[in-house]
Amino acid sequence: MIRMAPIPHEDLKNKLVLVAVQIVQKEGYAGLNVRRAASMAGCAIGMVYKIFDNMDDLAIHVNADTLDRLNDALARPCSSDDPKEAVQELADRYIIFSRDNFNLWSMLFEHRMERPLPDWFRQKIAQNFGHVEKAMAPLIASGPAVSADHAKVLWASLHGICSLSITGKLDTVGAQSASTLAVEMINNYMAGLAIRMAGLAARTKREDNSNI
Amino acid sequence: MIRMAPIPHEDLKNKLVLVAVQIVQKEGYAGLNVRRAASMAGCAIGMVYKIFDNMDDLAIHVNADTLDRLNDALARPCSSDDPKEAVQELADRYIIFSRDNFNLWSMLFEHRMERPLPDWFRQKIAQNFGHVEKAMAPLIASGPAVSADHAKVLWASLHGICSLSITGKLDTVGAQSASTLAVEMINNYMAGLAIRMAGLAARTKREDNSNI
DNA sequence: ACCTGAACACCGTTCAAGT
DNA sequence: ACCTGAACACCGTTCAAGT
Repeated sequence: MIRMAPIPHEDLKNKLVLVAVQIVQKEGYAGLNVRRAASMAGCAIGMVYKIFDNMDDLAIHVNADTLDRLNDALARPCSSDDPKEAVQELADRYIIFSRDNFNLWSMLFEHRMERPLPDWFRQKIAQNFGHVEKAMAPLIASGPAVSADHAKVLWASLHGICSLSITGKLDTVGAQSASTLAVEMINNYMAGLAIRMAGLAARTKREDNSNI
Repeated sequence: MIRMAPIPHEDLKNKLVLVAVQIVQKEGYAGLNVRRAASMAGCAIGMVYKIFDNMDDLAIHVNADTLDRLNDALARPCSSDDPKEAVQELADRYIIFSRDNFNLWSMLFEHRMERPLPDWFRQKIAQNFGHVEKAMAPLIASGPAVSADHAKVLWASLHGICSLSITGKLDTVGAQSASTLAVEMINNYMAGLAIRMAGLAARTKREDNSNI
């Protein structure tokens, strides 16, 4: 008796997000509209507006689902403890995810979100960044705050490479050029970071007047 | 006599692109529609479809105009010949441009382009990358082909940082965090690149068994 | 021949009318 | 009280009707 049957609204909400995800997966964000989602979920149009503020709200929930599934892909333990290799592995998973879920992944960035992103959504983003931070932590002597910044730089850079590459806005052809460019980015970034961390450790070696 | 008066269609085309740019600049891509553009340009709706294939075609021309103006900003000579400083300066200009032209810059990426981008548009993208390639050329011993790859990596990374930062998808607050993160990215990338180029120059120094 | 804009087939959103 | 879906105000695009 204690527990009531699940609130029907909650069920319908899940169903609506599910069908919306299916629509976007198959036809992209442009294929998503209220009439179709409602009909596929077996409810009236007005019902969608009882459950979500508007289409934008539904879109955010689709994006949240995508972030959850991306997070699942990144959460699996890496095969190496070495920061560079671990980051490389996470980057590979990200690229594979973006390729296998192109329409859903694109929607994360196509969709201009209304004024500030809800907190629960920002937390999902942070959760994804967390995996990169964790992988980099051993490399960073200065503590997790600095590690978070490097994770942001790396992850944002990876996103940029993936985004321009996959939408054909780099001159690159072929499908795995994103991967090649990402390897180059991570190699150089991590190498440069290691050098600069080492330089920081040996505090006042000399004034750096070389041009590197 | 030799030269005819400009074809009226060409004038109207320019006018339509101009008003479309103004609309996007003020209200974003979502504010752009045929009825408004036609009325602001003083022509009938049908005329827009005589000149452009469809809204997408008009949108591409707005994006082309944005790329031209970005190119103007990057074309100014850099104050330093040093590759790292020159790239840094170009990155600053890019970030400033994206901030000053937020709606137009966003549209470059919001707008999902139809099947493959027209060649004349791809060339405008390449033109922008060209400035970064040129700035990096002195650093790269292996010739312009390799330099182009590094330019792509750097520029795509910069775009990613800018994009996520400006849309609030990094946790960063404040307006100049994009700049801070970009400086970090470029510093580490260029440092790592310099090391690896040096290692390449001294060909077979020793097998690299350190973990950098 | 060329331009016009009413008309069509959509879309997001609302809210009177049903139950 | 709760759900429905016709109705409203848009949108991109077309094409018969005007000039």
